[in-house]
Amino acid sequence: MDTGEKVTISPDISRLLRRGVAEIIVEEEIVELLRSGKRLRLKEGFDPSFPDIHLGHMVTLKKLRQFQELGHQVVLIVGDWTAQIGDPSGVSVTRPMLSAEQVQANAETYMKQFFKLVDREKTEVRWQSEWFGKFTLADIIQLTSKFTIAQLMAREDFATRYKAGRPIAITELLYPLLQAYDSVAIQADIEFGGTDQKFNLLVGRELQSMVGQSPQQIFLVPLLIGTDGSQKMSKSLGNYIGIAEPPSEIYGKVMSIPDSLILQYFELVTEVPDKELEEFRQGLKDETINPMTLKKRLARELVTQLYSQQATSEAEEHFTKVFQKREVPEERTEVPFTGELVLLLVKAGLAKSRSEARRLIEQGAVDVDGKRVTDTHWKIVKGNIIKVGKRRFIEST
RNA sequence: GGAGGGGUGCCGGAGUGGUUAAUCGGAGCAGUCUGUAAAAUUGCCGCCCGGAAGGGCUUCGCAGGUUCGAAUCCUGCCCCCUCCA
Repeated sequence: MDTGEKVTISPDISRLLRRGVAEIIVEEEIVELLRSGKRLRLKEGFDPSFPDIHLGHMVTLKKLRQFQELGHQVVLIVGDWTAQIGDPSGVSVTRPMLSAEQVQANAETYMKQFFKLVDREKTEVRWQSEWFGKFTLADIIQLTSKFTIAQLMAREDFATRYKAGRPIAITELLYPLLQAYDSVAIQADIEFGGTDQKFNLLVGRELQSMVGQSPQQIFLVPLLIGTDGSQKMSKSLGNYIGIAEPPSEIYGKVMSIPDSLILQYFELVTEVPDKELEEFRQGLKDETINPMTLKKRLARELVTQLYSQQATSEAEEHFTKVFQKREVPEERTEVPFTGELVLLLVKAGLAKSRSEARRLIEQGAVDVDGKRVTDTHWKIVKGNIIKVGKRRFIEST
């Protein structure tokens, strides 16, 4: 789909190729491509097994957007085949096969979120099944014959597991090859990914030259650390901030990140200029800025990008009210009246069992109308507002 | 084809006849503190009953068995992994 729009050939290289970038292979070639006036095909793939996009993905998506603004074309690949293998992480080897409907539903969810940040008009969506659906054993043999075990074992993750005597499934070895073939199928000029994708993307480069295409350039972005402050952001670790989460949730989660991540987040997922970031850095260093005010700014930047100015002020107001002033929010979940407090907590899903509910009460985690209740036999009345922990509110109706 | 290792609670990983609902670490939840930060510290972390003391039930791949008593011993079955060929 060529819209006939012009491609900008003298972009602001430093913003594009420096900020939020971990590594570019090969940088000179990318610069050359950008200046050639060619509309570049930017490859980005995803597995429809995990449809939710979080801030970690946002780093790449923002990059794609920047390239689109210069007139380039994004090619989004739905990894409906690779999803069945699962990118080898060494943690989980086998994944349940998803039904076609499930894949379809996940892909839709993903795209809905994807196009919050990436321009739909300049995006071409392709499904792996377009080419892998037709693959025969002969094709697979041909593809696999191009690589050796040694080449694949060069991947750090494989090498480590092999040395440790831990299992590596053959399908896992196949994963990079399939991903590489995608690049061939769509004739990618540049493929984007996190630094952990380096190996896979390099295989794509390799395969493309083997079949006579010009090898794709590789654009690696840093991995964003999750809200726990130690591991990369991922859904399975539960340390993520999803871009489809409600504004107040995003705002709150940002406020809970460790101070050490503030600058990194600003750099990778906001547009706040470098110059200002330098001031933040300095301010944090000589303690002339309260980290909390920076986090508030960060939270605002993010919610505004993902929602709106209005949503941002509402989220901030909610935060101030509930967490800083410790007041009861306007909105709370209404739960049918039950009499017993313990039962209500279970019914409302705030405790998995009556035992757990009792424990919460005994530990002083439960307030009724602003007063702490430690009696596990407490009877509530209609209209009571119950608070559990710092942030969960329900109303008995 | 051969040799060996292993399946324990969300994860890792102890435990080889009773004192084990099961050491320990991580994750998680909650309290204090606070900036919903970090650090620190305390409690909880199978289900149910009880105000409490305590009690009951169900757990260590599955199914049987031995025993007063089993995660631990025996038998059969299922599953996983590594190495050699």
